[in-house]
Amino acid sequence: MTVTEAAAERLVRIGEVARSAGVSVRAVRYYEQQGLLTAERSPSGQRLYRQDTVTLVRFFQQMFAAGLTSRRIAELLPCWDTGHTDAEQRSMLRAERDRIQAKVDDLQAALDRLDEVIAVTDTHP
Amino acid sequence: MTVTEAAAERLVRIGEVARSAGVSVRAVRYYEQQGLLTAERSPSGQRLYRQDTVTLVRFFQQMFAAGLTSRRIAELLPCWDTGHTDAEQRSMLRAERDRIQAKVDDLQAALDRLDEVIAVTDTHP
DNA sequence: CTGAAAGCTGACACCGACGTCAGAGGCAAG
DNA sequence: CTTGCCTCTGACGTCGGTGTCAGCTTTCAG
Repeated sequence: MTVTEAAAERLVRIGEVARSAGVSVRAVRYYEQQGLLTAERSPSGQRLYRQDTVTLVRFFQQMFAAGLTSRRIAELLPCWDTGHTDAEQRSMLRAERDRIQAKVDDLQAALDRLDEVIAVTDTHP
Repeated sequence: MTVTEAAAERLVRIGEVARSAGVSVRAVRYYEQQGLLTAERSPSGQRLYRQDTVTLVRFFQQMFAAGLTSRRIAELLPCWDTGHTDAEQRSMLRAERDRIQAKVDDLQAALDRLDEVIAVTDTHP
């Protein structure tokens, strides 16, 4: 086994990526269309992904859950890939962070209100 | 001033409700359409709301922000109005509560990841 | 009286992350 | 060869809270 062969990543098809990451095949294609993923192609045209794509997809899901759009994620991807950021990216990062924090506070407030009601409705059957 | 007159609420039109609650007129009409609000009508057909409608609308906004749909809110409204709940409503309340709590946890995790990146990109300009 | 501002109904547009269907090709097993 | 599963492209559908436009009536201030 040569160094080159050892370094060669085992490539996986879209179905395996989707299953491993817990999303649909459609979703993975969508991410590629939005510029979040790149894939090699087999001679017949099938997408071939690196294994760590699964981690990336899980990360996307987390960011989606936090309310980031695919556009924003695409704009911030270089921060992860290269670890380098310009002023605009740093400001976007902070903006998203603040937005999420505000959302957490809103949700917590809503949670408190629901808990009040639950407490009342439990003592007043 | 009779007791009846004192008890008669001052009714406000949709524009004032919207402004006071910080939403659009369109939104208020939508809430009514979804069964979240009821309004009297003036002889000419204009909607007339009670003053506490403003509080109610703000509450709707908070629930929307927490991810409840107008349908769910409508189903749970009696819990607020009457303070009485049946088993189904109590289970819905708990389900929503748990869903929001999970969402808070997700957001917090996303927040932590963003903060990591921010920390890195600040020390590595 | 008159014009601006506000209200009414009804209906179509929008966003964003997918679901879903159609029609066609690829690939290993029996 | 066939069967069955996977993959491809392309395109339209979905949901939910609102924006928005059209066309008409009501209200209010000057």
